[in-house]
Amino acid sequence: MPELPDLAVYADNLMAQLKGKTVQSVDYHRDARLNTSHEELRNSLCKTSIASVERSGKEIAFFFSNNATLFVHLMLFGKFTITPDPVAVRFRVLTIGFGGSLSLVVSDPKDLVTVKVNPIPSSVPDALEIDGTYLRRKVAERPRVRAKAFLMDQAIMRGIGNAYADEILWQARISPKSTVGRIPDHAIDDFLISIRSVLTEAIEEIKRQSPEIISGEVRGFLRVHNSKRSESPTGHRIMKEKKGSQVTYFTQEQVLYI
Amino acid sequence: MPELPDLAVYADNLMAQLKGKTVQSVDYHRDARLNTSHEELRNSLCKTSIASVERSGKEIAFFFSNNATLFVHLMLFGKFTITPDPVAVRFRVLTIGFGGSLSLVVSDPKDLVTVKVNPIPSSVPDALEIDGTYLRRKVAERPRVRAKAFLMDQAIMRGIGNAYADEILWQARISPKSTVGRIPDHAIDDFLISIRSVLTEAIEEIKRQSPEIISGEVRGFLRVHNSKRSESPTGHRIMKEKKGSQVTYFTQEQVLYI
DNA sequence: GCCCCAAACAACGA
DNA sequence: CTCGTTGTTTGGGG
Repeated sequence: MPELPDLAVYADNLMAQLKGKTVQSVDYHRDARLNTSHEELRNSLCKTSIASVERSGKEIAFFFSNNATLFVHLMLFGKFTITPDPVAVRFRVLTIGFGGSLSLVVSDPKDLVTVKVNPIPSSVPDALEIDGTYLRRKVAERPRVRAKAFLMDQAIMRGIGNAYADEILWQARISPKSTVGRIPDHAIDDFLISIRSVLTEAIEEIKRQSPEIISGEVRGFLRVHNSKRSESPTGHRIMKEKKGSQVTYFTQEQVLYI
Repeated sequence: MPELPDLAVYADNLMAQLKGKTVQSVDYHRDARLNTSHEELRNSLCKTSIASVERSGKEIAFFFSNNATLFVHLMLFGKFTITPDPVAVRFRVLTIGFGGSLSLVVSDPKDLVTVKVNPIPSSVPDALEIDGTYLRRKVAERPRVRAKAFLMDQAIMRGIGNAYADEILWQARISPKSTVGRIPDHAIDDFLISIRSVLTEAIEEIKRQSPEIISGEVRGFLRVHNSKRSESPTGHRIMKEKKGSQVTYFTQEQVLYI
């Protein structure tokens, strides 16, 4: 499942391929997980064109020239495909046909993808938008939450999933089991810097390795959340812990604040 | 900390000593853990007399002739003292002076005692009031709760604490870790019978051993929740498990329903 | 091991 | 581990 950096690159690439294209057809292939009716979806996008594509949290947001918006959350297994032959795509959820016999298909073998037309914008900031004041306020509000759960809580900041939570916490040298309220002030600064640097550098790396990507993940460069690696870049053994189906990778370098 | 049987005997003995006595003074010695103001407390009990004293769950309920009620929960370390010299009692929380220079003092070194004036009566039945229909309904509502947690849940039935939960479960031959929804129907009957018999027999035993008791506990006769014993009355080794600060005593005789 | 509450944890469905 | 929800357990503070 793609996370924030992958999705950021998807957005850029979807925009590069689709900007200015006019919607000719809209087909929603199932009944559920759409915040409105099929008709409303179709009417909202009728004959308009794509103005821009952005990432917002873990969603891809399509902005249309008629001011309609379409937010797609890929969940665990969703995929984007741009193809002249949409019918060939298995597990279609949504097909948008454009002029020039090109279609954007959203597909998902597990049908977990969510699609929202003109949703109310979230009031929760994106992980790349937060500042130190906000971070400290949230830490003060939820002082007893573990650092990893804090990063992954989409009601605190949007976009960070399991893999990048581990990467950020390693970069900040904070143990995932730390209680956020116990992280000293100077380490909160590192925490914020790590959130930004890990995510923005990952975006650059994914662009470098996969300039056209609109589906799939690039994960080989991850420093600790990486089953291929046994040591962090600084030579510490990577430990792995499983809780339910969530795997956490971390090292002893990361300080446990309790 | 006293449990239901101790508290039942306290109530009888407090009533025996205080019934008919007229309140001359009311002093509340701290600010918190009272459901009303100091004034309201004082006004409610002004010049009235004690009509009866009862146990309700883990609280001692004083009923006054003006229809006022006063509920005291001793929590972990609370104590009642009847004395001509209340000032000599350490850690006083509440002092009620009666005619004849006699005072009832509620004290607590940890200040956890709660005091309620004219509280809304609880809708949860006392442990000695439930019947088979109620027990089966609650089991059906919360089938996955562990047997010990079920007995101790004051929202299911009121009055049972750590020690008597162990005693009842041993008497019923049900493991404390059983999931209540898995207890077969015939064993639910034993369960109910054990709740009643363990508690009522304990009340009789405490009365026998300590006819005047209004504070402290009588625990020597407990069959398994008893650090002095290594074997149950039927000769099975008593096992001890600690979870947080809660100690559970049980034996292999107790069937684990899962 | 008193109560309350927040948070953690588990399971499940979509 | 994606989100949401429900139910239960755990841990800290009073």
